[in-house]
Amino acid sequence: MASVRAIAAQLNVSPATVSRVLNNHPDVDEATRERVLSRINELGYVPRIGRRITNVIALAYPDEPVRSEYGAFEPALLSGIMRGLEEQQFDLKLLSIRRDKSPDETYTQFFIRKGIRGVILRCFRNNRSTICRIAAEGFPSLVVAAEFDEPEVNFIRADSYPSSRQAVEHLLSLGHRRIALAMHNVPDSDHADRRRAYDDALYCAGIKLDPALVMELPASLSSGEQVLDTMIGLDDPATAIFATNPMTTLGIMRRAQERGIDVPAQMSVVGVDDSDVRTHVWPRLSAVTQDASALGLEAALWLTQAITTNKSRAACRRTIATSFEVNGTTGPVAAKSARRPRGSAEKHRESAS
Amino acid sequence: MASVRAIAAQLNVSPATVSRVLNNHPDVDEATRERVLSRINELGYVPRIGRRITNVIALAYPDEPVRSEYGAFEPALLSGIMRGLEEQQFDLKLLSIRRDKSPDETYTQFFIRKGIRGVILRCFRNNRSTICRIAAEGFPSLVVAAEFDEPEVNFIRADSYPSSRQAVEHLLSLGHRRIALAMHNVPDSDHADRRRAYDDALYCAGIKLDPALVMELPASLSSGEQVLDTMIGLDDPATAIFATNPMTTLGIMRRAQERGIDVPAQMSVVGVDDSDVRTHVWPRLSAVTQDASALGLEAALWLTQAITTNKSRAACRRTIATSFEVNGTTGPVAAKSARRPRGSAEKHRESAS
DNA sequence: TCACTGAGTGAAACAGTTTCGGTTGCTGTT
DNA sequence: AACAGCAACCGAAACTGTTTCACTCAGTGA
Repeated sequence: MASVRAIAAQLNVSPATVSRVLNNHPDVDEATRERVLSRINELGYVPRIGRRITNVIALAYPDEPVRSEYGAFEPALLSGIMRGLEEQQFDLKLLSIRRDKSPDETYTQFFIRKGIRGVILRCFRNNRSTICRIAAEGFPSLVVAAEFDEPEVNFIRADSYPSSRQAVEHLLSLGHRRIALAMHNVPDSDHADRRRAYDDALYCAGIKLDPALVMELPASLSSGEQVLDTMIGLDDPATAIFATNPMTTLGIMRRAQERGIDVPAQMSVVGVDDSDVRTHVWPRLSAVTQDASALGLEAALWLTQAITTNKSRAACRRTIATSFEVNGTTGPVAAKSARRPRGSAEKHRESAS
Repeated sequence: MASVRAIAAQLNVSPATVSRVLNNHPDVDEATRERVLSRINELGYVPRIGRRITNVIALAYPDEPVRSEYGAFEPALLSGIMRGLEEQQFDLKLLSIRRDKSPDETYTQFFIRKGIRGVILRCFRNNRSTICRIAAEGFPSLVVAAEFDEPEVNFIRADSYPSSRQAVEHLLSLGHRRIALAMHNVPDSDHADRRRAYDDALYCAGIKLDPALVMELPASLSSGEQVLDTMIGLDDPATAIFATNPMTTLGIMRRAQERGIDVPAQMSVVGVDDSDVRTHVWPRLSAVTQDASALGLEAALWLTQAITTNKSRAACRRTIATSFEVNGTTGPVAAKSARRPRGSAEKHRESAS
């Protein structure tokens, strides 16, 4: 309902001035700009092309543009979003807030200027405050793959607690008692879930938590190598490792092969997988898997629904399930650590000759 | 220059009718639609919002939407495109042609309806004809990571011939004479390059090409496994494999570890990598690497340039270089194939105990 | 005092889309 | 045959956002 002309009439300015505010043109008085902006927020302006309202949402990267460090998570997420948008007749834009947003415009202003009606936000290390500000402004938004305590922030994420606990209990059922935990060193709800699952599973099994078995490191291949080296080198070494992110897991596997440590005969490994990385190595990784595509699909559906029905008041705090997949990197704990150090590897060797 | 009203005036119809044609509304006579369309093509209409011309391009997936099967290639490409667009003040939309385009509209019509001024096209298996049609219609477009003979198709790709040849020559210099080639089974310029490099390198080394050493398969993990099994099983087995896509290479590595075949002591492997997969396995893959991000950057720069300067007549047939990176999967050929079948593996085992 | 300059603004022109109503021609009913 | 009804097609007008141009007005320098 709120058009540029309607707002202009209410404030006794011309439509041209309102348009200038919307597009962040420099030559408009600061007081006038403030008046227009606050009125726009009140009335809930939506951008239009001609007489038609635009049906475009954006996937916005608050800090950096599209990242590739997490492997195939981003493509899977995008694919899901596209699938969700298809039925809703919405288009998708890609935005990088830090790069395109001028510092003296509000987030709402920025999004309206880009002609979008809602935004899916990707949450990374240092931009939680940005996300909170966007949510506080009231622009339709939804954070994907992160959790927030602030009630005004909408989010959808995969809850990995049940699967993570299942993973640790799987290791316990195989006889493992020295289970290491390799965590990402950022306070992130996903990783907090996995930590909690680890603690709870050990507690219920009556095993006292050994701080020496828990490491917090960046998500990287070299972190994984460091984890393996450390856990093997303990006086009472770990017999299994639960790594809470894909890169660290791959690092552990790589290092194990480099050092000739047989997985799973000498060391069981459970990872977390966003995509299909678990099937790219041998043995295939036993892993907690989250379906990034489903995450994107649900996000797109909720956001378009919220926009069209104008019920953005109903906060989104959804979680979707992850699953635990048993593959080749977990096995029973060796009866005695030094008894048959190269047993299963010999079998492989023979079958190859 | 060409506005809806201008076109309408030339054809003695109303602006409303032209708009209806542009937006593919059903209730417009077929003859009228044809007349409007042809005139639009002649005059080179560009979509506008209000009085401003839109600065949006799209990354369009002709067939399927964003794919994740090639690992981190897509995110890297997107990241490069975003970087290129940043300086040019263009926005990026993501489109899926097969899903969003109505069958009875032309490609130009579809793109105009989506409000974009140019399109970067991703080329997959069965859509080369689609791409040719788009190019023939004259809409500003650029294909990324593929090659076309048709002079009207603009493309930018990584030329992997020099690096591929370097890779094969590297194997030759290590003493390998039985070098297998595992190819993608689609006629694709990238893979044609690699085939040519293989042929030429062998020819220059005076080695006769053995058809038994060349396999054409889909790009998948299981193809890689099949390749390794076949090449090991030959009467005169291969001592090295050059695999022309990432997935097949990973499959080879996985199978080698599964069968206990030591890489590179018993088998050297050279792969092709779009992203960072080569560093995710142990040993790190010796590989021909192409920089997808640079590809995206250059594509975005060329397309925006072509749009703004209106010099889309200057065809784009650019190639950027790839490089060959020697890592851990290539080594000298064993003096005798059966002499020390597990030598280097034993070393690893000892260092781990 | 006067000319000039620059910030700020609005009227008008111009861009595209939709709504509403009218024309036209075909079809079914009486 | 006549008429009501309906669907296809299309244009005028209304409405959306943006830019251009001209104007005001305050401040400044000669």
